[in-house]
Formats: sequence, structure tokens, C-alpha cells
Amino acid sequence: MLFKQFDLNYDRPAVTKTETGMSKHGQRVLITLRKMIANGELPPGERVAEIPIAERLGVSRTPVRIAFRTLEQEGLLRKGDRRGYTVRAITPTEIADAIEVRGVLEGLAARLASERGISLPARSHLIECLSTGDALFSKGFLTDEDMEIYHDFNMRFHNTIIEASRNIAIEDALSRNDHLPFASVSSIAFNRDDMTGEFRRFNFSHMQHHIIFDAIDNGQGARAEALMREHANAALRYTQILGPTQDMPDNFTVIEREDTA
Amino acid sequence: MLFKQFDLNYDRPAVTKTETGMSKHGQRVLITLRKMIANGELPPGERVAEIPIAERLGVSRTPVRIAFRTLEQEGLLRKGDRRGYTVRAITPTEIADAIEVRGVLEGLAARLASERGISLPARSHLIECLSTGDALFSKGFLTDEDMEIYHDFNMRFHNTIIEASRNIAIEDALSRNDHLPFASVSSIAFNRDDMTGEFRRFNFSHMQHHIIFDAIDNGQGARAEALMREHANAALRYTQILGPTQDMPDNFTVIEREDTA
DNA sequence: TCTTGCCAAATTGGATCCAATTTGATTACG
DNA sequence: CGTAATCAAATTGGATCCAATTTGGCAAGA
Repeated sequence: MLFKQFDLNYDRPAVTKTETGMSKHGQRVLITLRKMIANGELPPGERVAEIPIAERLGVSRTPVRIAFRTLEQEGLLRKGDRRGYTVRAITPTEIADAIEVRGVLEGLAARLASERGISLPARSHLIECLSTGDALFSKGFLTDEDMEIYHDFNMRFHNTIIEASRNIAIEDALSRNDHLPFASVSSIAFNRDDMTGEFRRFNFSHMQHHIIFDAIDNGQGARAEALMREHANAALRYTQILGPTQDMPDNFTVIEREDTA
Repeated sequence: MLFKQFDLNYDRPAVTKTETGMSKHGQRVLITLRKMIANGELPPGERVAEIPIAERLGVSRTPVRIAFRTLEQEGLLRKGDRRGYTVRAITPTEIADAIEVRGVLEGLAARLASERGISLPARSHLIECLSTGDALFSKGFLTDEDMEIYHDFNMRFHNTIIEASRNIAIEDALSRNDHLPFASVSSIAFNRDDMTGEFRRFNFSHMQHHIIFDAIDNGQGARAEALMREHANAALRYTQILGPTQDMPDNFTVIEREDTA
């Protein structure tokens, strides 16, 4: 199975901020299909037709049709020449590509935030994220619960900077990548069997947050951009974890979040 | 009227490479709605409902519904809290934002193309684009027809580099911005009353192409990236042309192309 | 045996019908 | 006179029906 354990926290409360205009029903179809694609229930290259999927999910063809269009926009489905959709093969290379794109986009956000200056509330928010991290890491080790907390303020740290850039196009562009599994900040994986190593890894990531904030807070745009770009590579580890077979080893835990539809 | 003359070449043969899974009918609805939004026939902030639009276009609600979802994904419509969509206001600032995003994305593409090296066919294609331009500009002036040719090879030049990056995520991310009017390389505007000035402007742009190619061809990734980023600013002129009122003056001609749906 | 043509089955897109939810307005009551 | 409640109209999402297009197979002829 591809991306084992990937669907852990997939159908949680869900922020449903920008739901694509459908009731719970259609929303559920969309989420279910995303999940089925991500965990390989629908294998890459597989041809998907409306009727079988509709029957399988117990709904009519209409919501499935809508979902197919959305999934095509998100890049999870590819349209055939004449008829039908096929599941797009998501290779580790593609994930790495998406992470590289995220790097330059978030780098741009960091630079703009530096140049334009961040608002006081945003600044406090960033400092709060950093303090939370400091408290976490000062213990010298990390628990599973800590990972949840880290994941949460990590996401907020990044989102705050993106908002602080005051460039809505960045957010739009990023929302695209976020649909590719493991390409967004909203998913992290860690090895439960090597929590010492993971501590060092995430601590490093956290220190990067510190210097990124420092750069932004001092209006050092180019520095902030370079640092943020480098920081994106922290996620590149996924492409190492997932080998050529794209199998997520059992001793890895994935934290995933549905955000910004 | 907003974006006057914007719809000039909108419904031409159309490449329809990645049509969103609908027949000519539904495709036409989507294109028509894009046009209506772009030229202000549907004013920014206007609430759009399915039934009135469907009647206005002489189709049933189904294709309109599909189109609304697509347009939301493209960022041209915004979904209300509870019900309905509203036309997203596209300000010159937003266009400038999108152009900035395009700059970093194409910059990344140029760097990757430099680092990974470009294929021989791609290289020939770029050289061909440059030669075509040289021939055009060597005359010392530009006709309207020349502008069409320039627009064509300009688009191909950029697309070739994006393909040469061999990073599909860049193309995906860019396809988003391309829907915002004037944010993509597929649209250019020029002032028919000042063809001398426009000659100098586009000649400059063409010379930038030359040095960008030089950087890529010599594997100078950082240089290629910086140059391509700067080059994107050539399009920023639109945000100057369109003042706060977003009115396109009469003496300006717009060349637009439907591509990559 | 290979190719070509035709017909049936499958699939997709559009239209219409129905149900559920929301908006808003009018009326009744405090 | 203001507020709240109820009811009607509007709007949206889902299901089903119908038409158009494509695919695939089978048969007939070269």
C-alpha cells in the first residue's frame, strides 16, 4: 500500500474555511477521494470512472463529477485525451519538486514580510510560536504529544509569515502544492524509534525559525529569503523516508491536517 | 468598463490542451464567464447566482455549477460564507502580486534549467526564439503584426524554460496565476501611439532573453534566476497602465491567448 | 489472416426534478 | 414601537433521465 498510515488524521473536524461550495455530502466525497488517492487505494495510473466511484461511495454521479474537476485542478487526477480521468502518479521526485516550489514561495513571503515590515500582532504571534518551541525543546527530549504541539505552532509560524507578506498570490499558489501529500507544512512524519535523532532534527528546524524571525524582524529581506528557502529542505526528508516504493515504514508516525480546503 | 478591450482575442481557436473535462458547451460557459469577469461585465463584488447566469447564457444550471467551482479554484470567484459566489475584485495590487510570484517561480525554473542542463531540442528552440526576435528588432521598428509574432515566441521562450526545469510543480503553480488577467506571459499590452517607446521596451525585454539564455547555457544558475526574476518586472508595466480605475486606455492594444485552460 | 465497417455497450455531459437549507419579510405579541 | 417567530420565496446540492460521443468487439470481405 502506498503512503501507509497517511490517512491517520484525515477526517477530523476539518476547518472547512474555503469549502468548495458543497454540503457535507459532496465535501465528504472530495475528502474520501483525496484519501483514496493518497494511500494508494486508487493506484497511480488507474483509470477512474464516475459510475463505479459513485456506487462505491454510495452517492449519485453528480458530486463525483464535481469532485473530479476539483481533483484535476489540484493535480491529483489527470484527464485522458478523450474520456475519463486517471490517477496521477505521485513520485518522490514530484514531492521534492513541490517542496522546492514551496521553498521559493515561502522565501518570497519571508522577504516581503521583511521589506514591508510585520504588524505588531503578527510579530507577537511569531514570538509566541518561538517561545512555545523553546519550552518544548528545553526539556531535552520530545514526546508524541510534543510532536502534535510542534506541528501546530510550526504551521502557524509559517502561515503567519505568509499572511505577513501581504501578497495574496503567494497563498493562492501555495494552496495548490498543499494538496500533494507531504509537500505542505501541514504534514510531518517522524520516526518513533529514533526520538533522539528526531529531537535534534526538529530542534534544528526550530532554531531556523529563530533566525528567520530575526532576519524578518530586522528587515533583512535577502537573508530571510535565503534562510526560509533552506528551511523548506527540512521537509525534503520525506522523499528519503519514502523510498522508491513510496512505502512509509511502520515505525513512522504521520501527522496530517486538513486546512484551507 | 473594466479592462476595456481585454476580450479581443479571447475566443479564438483555443489550444484546449487541458480542457477541464467538458464538451465544447461547458468549455464555452467557462470561457464566457472568465471574459465577463475580466472585462467587468460582472463587476467585482457582484453576487453571482446559478439561475440568472444559466438563463443569460442559455444553458442549464449544470455547466454553470461546474464552471463556478473551476472559477473559484482559479481565484476569479470567491465563495460567500453561507451561499453564493461573488466576483473577486482584481486590483492592480493583486496583479502586481501575481507577477511577483511568477517572477520567483520562473526564476526557479531558470535556475533549475541551468543546473540540470537543457536538452538539445530545447536549446535549439530557445535559440530559434532569439533569432526570430533578432530579425524582428533589427528592422528598427515594430508593426502590429510584429507584436503578434513577438508575443508568440515570447510565450514559447518562457514555456520552454519552464519545461526545461523538469519540475512539474512549477508549471502547476504557474497555471494558477495565469488565470488572473495580465499576470501571465500569455498577455501583453502595448501603446499604439508610442511605438517607438514600445520598440525600446520590448527590445530591452528581448535583450533580457538573450542574457537569460546565456546564463542558462553556461550553467550559471544563480545568475539565470536573478535575471529571470528581474525580467518578470517587465510585465509590471500593466499595473502602471491600468491606473487605480483599472481602465485600459483606448490607444492600448491587448494581445491575449487562451492556453493550458 | 488481416483489415475494415458497423453495431452495441459504456461513459460522459447536460437538463430537469426534488429535497434541504437559507433568506427575508410580514405579522403577532410583548 | 420593537422584537421575535413563523412562513414563503429563493437558492443550492443531489439524483435521475436523456442525448451524444466514444470504445470495443464481432463479422464480413479482401
